[in-house]
Amino acid sequence: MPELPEVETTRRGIEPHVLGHKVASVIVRDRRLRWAIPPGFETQLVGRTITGTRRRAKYLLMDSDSGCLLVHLGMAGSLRMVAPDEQPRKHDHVDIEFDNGLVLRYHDPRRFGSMHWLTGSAHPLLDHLGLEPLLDAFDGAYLYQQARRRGSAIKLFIMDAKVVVGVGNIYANEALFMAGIRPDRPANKVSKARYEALAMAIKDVLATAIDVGGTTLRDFVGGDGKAGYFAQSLQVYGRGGEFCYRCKVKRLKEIRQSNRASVFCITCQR
DNA sequence: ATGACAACCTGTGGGC
DNA sequence: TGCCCACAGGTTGTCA
Repeated sequence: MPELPEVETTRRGIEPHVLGHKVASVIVRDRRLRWAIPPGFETQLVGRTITGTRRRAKYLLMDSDSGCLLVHLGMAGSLRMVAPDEQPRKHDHVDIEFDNGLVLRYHDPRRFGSMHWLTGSAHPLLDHLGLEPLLDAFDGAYLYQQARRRGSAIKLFIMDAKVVVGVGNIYANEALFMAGIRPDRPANKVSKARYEALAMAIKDVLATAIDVGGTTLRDFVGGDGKAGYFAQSLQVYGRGGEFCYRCKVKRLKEIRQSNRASVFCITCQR
């Protein structure tokens, strides 16, 4: 489920319930995530007090007085606060109970996600990550410069985490539509001006999705944890074969790039 | 360095 | 109804 907006929404949703609270107990029901949760994990967490939460790319970080919890939701994971008496369901792999009685519950059917306890705040997974798209440093000039020797398709280029983080399949499709660029155009054959438009489109679509997610996921306690950004009206994603909202003449074309669906309008995107 | 692709999993929905 | 297949919001690692 999670792209960057949902991870950010999740972070904002859980922060008020964990900040300043101490971990009372940890239950791991299934250690087999993307990387197996090591045996000492529970012991390391218990007694720690959460001092802050952060997001880097699609990673959620919870800092404590000593060490840091690093969480990734993979393709289908979710994290929400539940009451202590709520019965765990299938794929509820980890519970972290706090001294306020609330439980942070990790759910991940496909187990593509991960959880690591960091002694400091560094981890190899966080090295080599590209720019955060919402920072000012991420702009058209940066993209243009990065694209110089990239002959691959622009969609794959903007989904490359070494270039810019957090642009998943949905938002890559949407941003390219907004910027009027075909997803299969070689990255090094796009002008600087069009990269300016693309950088703005990426910021726009992500920021808008965070806003929408924020309103839908207001209450994490007892909430259902569903993705809020479904409320957002998608222009192309999932609309292959349907009429383009912009020109209203052509039907959207759907192709596959690296085995991921790409949808675009052959008239509006060049 | 770049790029193509398999791999890690389960659930769901469409076609027959 | 049931079965089989394609596909799903991500990322890493391997190999050419």
